[in-house]
Amino acid sequence: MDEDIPSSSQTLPPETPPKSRHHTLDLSNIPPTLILPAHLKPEEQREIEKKLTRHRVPLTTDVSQARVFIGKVGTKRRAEFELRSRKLKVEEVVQAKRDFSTNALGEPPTKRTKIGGTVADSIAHDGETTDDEPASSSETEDEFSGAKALTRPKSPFEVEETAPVPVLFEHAPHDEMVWVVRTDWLNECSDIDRVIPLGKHLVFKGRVVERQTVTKPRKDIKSIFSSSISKITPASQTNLATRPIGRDILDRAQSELSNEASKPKRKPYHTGGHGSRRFEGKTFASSSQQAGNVASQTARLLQQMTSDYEGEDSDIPPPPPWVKKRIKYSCQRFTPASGPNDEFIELLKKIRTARTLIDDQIGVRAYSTIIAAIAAYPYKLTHPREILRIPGCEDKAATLWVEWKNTGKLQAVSDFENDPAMQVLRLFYNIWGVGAKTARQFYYTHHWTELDDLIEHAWPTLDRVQQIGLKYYDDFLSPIPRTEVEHIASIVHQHATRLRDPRATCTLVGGHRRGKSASGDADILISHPDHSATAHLITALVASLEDAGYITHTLTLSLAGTQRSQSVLPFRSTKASGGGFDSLDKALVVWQDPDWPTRSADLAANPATRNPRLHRRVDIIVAPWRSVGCAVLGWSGGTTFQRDLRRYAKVQ
DNA sequence: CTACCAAAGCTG
DNA sequence: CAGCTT
DNA sequence: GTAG
Repeated sequence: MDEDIPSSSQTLPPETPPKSRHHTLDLSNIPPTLILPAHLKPEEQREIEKKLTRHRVPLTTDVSQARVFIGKVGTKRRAEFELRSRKLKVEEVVQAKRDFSTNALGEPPTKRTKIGGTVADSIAHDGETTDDEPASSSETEDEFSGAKALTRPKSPFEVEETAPVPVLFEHAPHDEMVWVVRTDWLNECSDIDRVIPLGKHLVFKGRVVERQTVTKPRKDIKSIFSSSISKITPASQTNLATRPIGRDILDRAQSELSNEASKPKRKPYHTGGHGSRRFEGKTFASSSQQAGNVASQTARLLQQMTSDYEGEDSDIPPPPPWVKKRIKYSCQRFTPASGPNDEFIELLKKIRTARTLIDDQIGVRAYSTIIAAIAAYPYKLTHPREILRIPGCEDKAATLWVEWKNTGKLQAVSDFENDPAMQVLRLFYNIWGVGAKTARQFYYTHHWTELDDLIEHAWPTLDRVQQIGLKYYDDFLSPIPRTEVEHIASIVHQHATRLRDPRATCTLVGGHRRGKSASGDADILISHPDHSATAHLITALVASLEDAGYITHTLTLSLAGTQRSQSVLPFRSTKASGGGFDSLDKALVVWQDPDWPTRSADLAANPATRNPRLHRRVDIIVAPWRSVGCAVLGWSGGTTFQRDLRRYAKVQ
């Protein structure tokens, strides 16, 4: 799915004067229409969207509103499947003859009531609707029910103006109907610029028996998965994990993920403006200025507060030296593990996540800078001016802080957390191996909203690590207590000494080194004074821990260090300074302690007892002796720290 | 107003 | 090889 | 969103 769609005016034939666009075939009165992406190449899907938009078809992506489904659908069975997979229960309605006939031009077009009014209105306000993802659910929530309430004996969704108009989507007053139509129909209509009967292009017509309205509770995921996802590291295995789900789903899902892969190149840093147009006006998106909202109020307040204190800064603490010197690289300053402004920072991080999910990379960067800067500020903030003089922070940061200080929350964060679409995106984004892009794809092009949907429909299309990430979704999300991390580290250490000798060292890095009491994964750094002892140690370690039953899966294995250090030392002074961090061997693995307190008793009672211990994400890093210090730093600092260190090194 | 941007593994 | 993820 |  592309985030931005060209204006419909672009698609007009060159010879057509702008005004006459109203003379092109107007299908604005057909029911809300949804494109079925299955079997459509990205270009094709775009093409269809364009056409539909040009003919002013009320597009929707919301299954609960869609009545017409258009796509490359070969058979009735397929059509039913598409509907069923969208949680739509339907019963087929056999075609009456008149559906194929044309209307007898009874009343003059002008007298015709637009069905429901609201349906047409929903797009009428905007002749230039360019939304790729038309109307979000909240915008059109009630419109169609309004149309339903209108009880004209027979209320076909008539097409106005054009002479004998085929009755396209006829339905009895009280039934909710859906139609599945082949794209050919649209193409033919579009070609001759006239409405033609659906005829053979109507693949399926049905009455809605039940629509899913509330999201059902999630089943126990683990019980659904088949037992085997390959444990082997990806490099050594060519095919995917076994597929537990039936092949009827398989063939569909198979065809669906090929969507975005081969689409036209996007601009390097971000698409279009900041983020997708889909989120224009949302407070958690960029440049959302609604008059009278909290943000602008606090903006004024900020003005006031800062100017009030003009000239005297007696009650704000003296800036730390790095603030004075306007040092902009986080690596040049001391950043404590937990600072006095963490609460505020957590909120900023949420905004940053929101920006990630809406594909606003610039926003992500900007907030990362702000977060890093404030995290390094050693005092509890008391005045907006303090923020203003921190390098990397400006009006926006100060405004947010004032809002937070005054209200105890941030509107942008609340909106983000309450936004239903965002909730779905976050759900998917939390799967290890699924990034923002894929999360959006799951939701916006396939309309999956729960993990169950992925299990049922997407499973075969997920890559190996995503399958693992999904399988252990809950486990990976639960924080690892410090004691457990230490225990894991001690075992890794033990294996390291066994494989080499007792001089092997083990250091906790990452979140735990930074003093957190629990964190998402365990980062363990292994080293050894003998340089030759560290080479290939990672492979041996992983194998050993696998044998011992601790490592259940290897997500990735990176041998960058071993490879590099075998050759020349990366000591090209100035320019090569970028290397260093990543040139260490590392293994990202799934860890499960094979033992638990009542194990023998449990197994005696029931030999099939499952290991109750949670699966943990563990990163094992092997560093050659001379770079342990650097490695500790590298893995303990935040992302911005690392990035800044690279930039800093480049400049010096 | 424009530039900002880590490096490397995995998948298709 | 491009795109995505960590 | 911020810096230049």
